[in-house]
Amino acid sequence: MKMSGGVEWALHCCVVLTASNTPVPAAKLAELHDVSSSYLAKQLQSLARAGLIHSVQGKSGGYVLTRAPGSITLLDVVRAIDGPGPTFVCTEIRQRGPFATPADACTTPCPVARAMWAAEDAWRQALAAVTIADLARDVDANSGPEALVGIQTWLTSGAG
Amino acid sequence: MKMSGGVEWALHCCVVLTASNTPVPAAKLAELHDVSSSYLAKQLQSLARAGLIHSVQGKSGGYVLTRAPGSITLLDVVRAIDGPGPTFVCTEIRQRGPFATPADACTTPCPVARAMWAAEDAWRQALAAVTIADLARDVDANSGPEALVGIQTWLTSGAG
DNA sequence: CTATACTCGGACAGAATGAGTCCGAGTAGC
DNA sequence: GCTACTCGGACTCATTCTGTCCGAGTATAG
Repeated sequence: MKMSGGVEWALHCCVVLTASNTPVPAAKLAELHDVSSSYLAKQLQSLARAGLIHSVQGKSGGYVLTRAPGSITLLDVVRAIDGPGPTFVCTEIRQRGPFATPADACTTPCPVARAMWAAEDAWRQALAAVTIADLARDVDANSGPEALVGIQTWLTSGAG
Repeated sequence: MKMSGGVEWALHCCVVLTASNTPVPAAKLAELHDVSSSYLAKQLQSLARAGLIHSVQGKSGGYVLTRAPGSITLLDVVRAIDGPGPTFVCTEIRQRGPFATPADACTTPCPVARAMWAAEDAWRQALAAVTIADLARDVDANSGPEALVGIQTWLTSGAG
């Protein structure tokens, strides 16, 4: 089980978008991270479809965060990119084979699925406890506050 | 992100193996669950490689649990089938592009990766808190104690 | 008002991983 | 010593993920 690499890109993009009030084109985000701009566009589209970022078309268009960074959780981003479905899917094995449990006895989920889903809930809860604002603060603390302002000026300027 | 379906099969097989002291062939486990015996064999091989079950060859061979069901956790099974690596992989995006963080400044992991891995740890911790014995107990409570003993007699008898 | 240049958006191939199958090596029993 | 049954690894196919492309739409500049 491997998570889509696009999640990492999307998270970094959200952190960067924190530093800009004006729309940022996908091409600029791609160049900043040195990744394929075509593929990054796909991830940004997923974020836009999930309502996390808003797309502005036209000459000076791009992407902007729709909400405050403090109200966007990592779970929101992961669900947008990686899909909302559960990682563990129960195929109701207990209802198959010679010792199949009758369907009307399956009012509660399979114990195996219950345990797996409980673990997933713990994972989602941990993701929901961290916001993009938290990440931006940590990046500030690690790279120094001058990093994000430097990126901000580079984003708004026409340099490339 | 979708977990390998083999995890579900492996967990159910471990629960079933709880009910038998003698080796159970892969073909029998496959018939009991009505799944492909060839593919189930692959999952059982993974469990054997991880040391969770022991394979006995020969005419009356099969698989047996190596440890007590109470000392085999769901995390053990998931790691055996789905691989031990982290689901989120950090490609060190921060060290790329025009604003790359210098490598000697990257003593601590990227804040993004830290948050994602913390969530994974919560997930693993929840998985490690549940054992195969717990699952077997729950199955007993759900399907009634007669179910597992019925399966036990079916496994040991030559029926098929 | 028109033309333009720049943006996003969805439709289109290639690569990697997982699902499923098969046959050969080895061992316990007769 | 032979047979029959078991596991083990090598092989093929499907699905998903990765990566790329071109067309639709819009704010800007003239």
